[in-house]
Amino acid sequence: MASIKPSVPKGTRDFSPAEMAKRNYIFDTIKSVFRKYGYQQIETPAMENLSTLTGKYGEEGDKLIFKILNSGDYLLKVDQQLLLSLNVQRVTAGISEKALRYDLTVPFARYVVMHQNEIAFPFKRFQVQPVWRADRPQKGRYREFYQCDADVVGSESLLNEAEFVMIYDEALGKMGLKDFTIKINNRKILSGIAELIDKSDNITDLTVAIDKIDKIGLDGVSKELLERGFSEDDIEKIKPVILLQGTNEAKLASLRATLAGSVIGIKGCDEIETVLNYIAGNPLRTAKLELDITLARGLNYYTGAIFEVKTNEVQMGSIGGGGRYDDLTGMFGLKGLTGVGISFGADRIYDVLEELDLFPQTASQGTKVLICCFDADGEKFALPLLKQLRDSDIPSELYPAGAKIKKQLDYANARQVPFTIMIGSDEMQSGLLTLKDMVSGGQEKLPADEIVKKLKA
RNA sequence: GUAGGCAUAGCUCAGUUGGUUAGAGCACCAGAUUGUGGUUCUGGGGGUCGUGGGUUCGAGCCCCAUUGCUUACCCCA
Repeated sequence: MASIKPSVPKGTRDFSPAEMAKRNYIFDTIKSVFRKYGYQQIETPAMENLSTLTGKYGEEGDKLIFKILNSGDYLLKVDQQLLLSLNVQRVTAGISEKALRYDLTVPFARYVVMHQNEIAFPFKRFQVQPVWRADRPQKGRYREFYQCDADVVGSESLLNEAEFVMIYDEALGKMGLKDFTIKINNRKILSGIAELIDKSDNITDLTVAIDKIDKIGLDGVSKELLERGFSEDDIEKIKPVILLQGTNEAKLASLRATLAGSVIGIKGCDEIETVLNYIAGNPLRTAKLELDITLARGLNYYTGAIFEVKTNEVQMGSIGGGGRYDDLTGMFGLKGLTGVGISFGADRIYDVLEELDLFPQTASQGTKVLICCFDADGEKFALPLLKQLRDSDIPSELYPAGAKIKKQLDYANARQVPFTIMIGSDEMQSGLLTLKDMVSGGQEKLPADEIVKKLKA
């Protein structure tokens, strides 16, 4: 059989032991903070019904969903005319009814609706699982990556928003990030701005354009708005809002003045202020909290708060995001249930921590001692000792007999095992075993009990 | 979807205007060392130069195509 050159699909990666240790450090840190704030973990299947996912992420998003082909002779079940039509969308619906999850929020909404009778609201859940996107990979962008989501459904309180800011602050600070910004905005403010220029029905174009202010500047945004049917007059009206400067309080005051004529706009200001007040009572440790009204994000289901987290220490896209959606479960038939949530992008956080060299030297959580013996007799002699070590919760291994000592010690070094125990004829005769410190190179002869005691310390 | 860059040993990469048998470091295996590694020395295995075509007396190098990877745009974690 011809051998195939081994490879993994574009944008996916293997994780070796050293990487897993670091990844688990990130996951464990985030999970511990989630738990501390009262969130409970759930998991949902890697695949969902395609119909559950389509239409939730906009036109672009739908294209990025990985579809799973039906099983069996699925082509026979499809109308031949349809196949010949070459209409991708309709043919897809005929040959695929499952897809890999694209994010954790939509599956969660489905979960809430399906389990509504067993859930105690407000329901605070967290979820740490991979998601898949058929995107073009590039720096910090993968086709399989983990999201760490925390959401609350069934609570309108803005305390939730404030707690999410605290969770970001605490979790990212715990991982050693020193300089990062939590940007916050409110969809109602954006609605107010649209109202101001009587373009409420075109809020998507407006938000998409002003979201780019950092990248393409005011001129670029103006140009894009003109192309999308906004007038010079409109742009003049909203210009002061887009170009807001100063402290969060100053921005808020200015917004209130500009949006005075918009009920919804003022509501957005009120909400932001409430969140800021909650935070003021519990000052953040590390994060900067910045009201940024250019923050719009693509997701069109946000209705209140919008979050995005960026590190200022390295060049990297956002490492977290989230917001409030008043009616996410509505599309699954459960109306009027509000939700707010955030997400950590674990893979990007990994890249950031790696670049900043912030991973702790997790004192080799691996094997602590390797027993090396010179022959089969030594191996037999070592077995009770191995059991004794493991009964004392000392991670230990016995190198199978037959290999040269050099090879066994090489193995210990490669695995970064800090201690070895040598067992040869001398040791078996005297009962004094040779314990070797692989870092210092020193060794001493001790009875088994002493060794266990010493390694346990 | 749009545009650029790269492809040579398991890994990271050299390879001169196109010229004889394609190199280095790391890793691996063996020996120096019959009971001692992480430093040293010696030797060894490893290659369809991504694939296919073309130009040429001659191609790792030039041209065309193709595949894969990668970076940026769009969008996103």
